[in-house]
Amino acid sequence: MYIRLQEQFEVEEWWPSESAFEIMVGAILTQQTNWDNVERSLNELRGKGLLEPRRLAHANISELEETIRSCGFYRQKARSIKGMALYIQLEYGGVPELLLNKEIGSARDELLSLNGVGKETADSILLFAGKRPKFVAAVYVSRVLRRTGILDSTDYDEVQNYIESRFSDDPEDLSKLYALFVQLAKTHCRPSPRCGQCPLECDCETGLAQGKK
DNA sequence: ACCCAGGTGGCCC
DNA sequence: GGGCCACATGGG
Repeated sequence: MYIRLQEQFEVEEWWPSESAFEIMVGAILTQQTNWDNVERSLNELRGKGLLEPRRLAHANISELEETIRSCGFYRQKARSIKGMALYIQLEYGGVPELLLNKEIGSARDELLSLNGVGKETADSILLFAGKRPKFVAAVYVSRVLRRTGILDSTDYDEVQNYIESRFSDDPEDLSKLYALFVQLAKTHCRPSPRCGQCPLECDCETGLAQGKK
């Protein structure tokens, strides 16, 4: 499947950025939100010099809310990214790499302890900001696996374990696979409308709807 | 007037 | 521990 997807799509540069911290902030901002909206917020933050832990840690919360308004859920996200900055500042002197380079299990636990950071966000940070071997089991992934009849589960841990236990350990490979899943899902496996021509011969048309109703 | 977007945390039983 | 729900903007 990985090979077929690689043939089907250009493997785009996923999540390019200037710093690990920028990815950490972006990982929170992008929750349930279109990337275009996130990019505006990121640019606003960058313009105010707030994409560094020490600056963000002391940012005014009201100003922060206005700064990231475009990415939605801005009140809770403002608190979350400031809390994350505070944590990095206090525990690691503003050097997120010190957290990201720790033993992966404990690094993940620490990320999960932060408000606004759940499994998917924690794993995105580990993989994309830390270059650590973790697969991000986003909704798109389980949707594609289900539609292709490969695995019928929406349980995060189950989906993640399925991939991690039978795919490469190389973070580069894991990143590419994730990017390909998302590209496929966006192109062919949206809840609606159905494309009817999935390159993986999935069952897009037969009522496996996954959206709300 | 809908539906969707690279989720999370809080509450309920 | 699974099943709802609020959170909120911008684009199609």
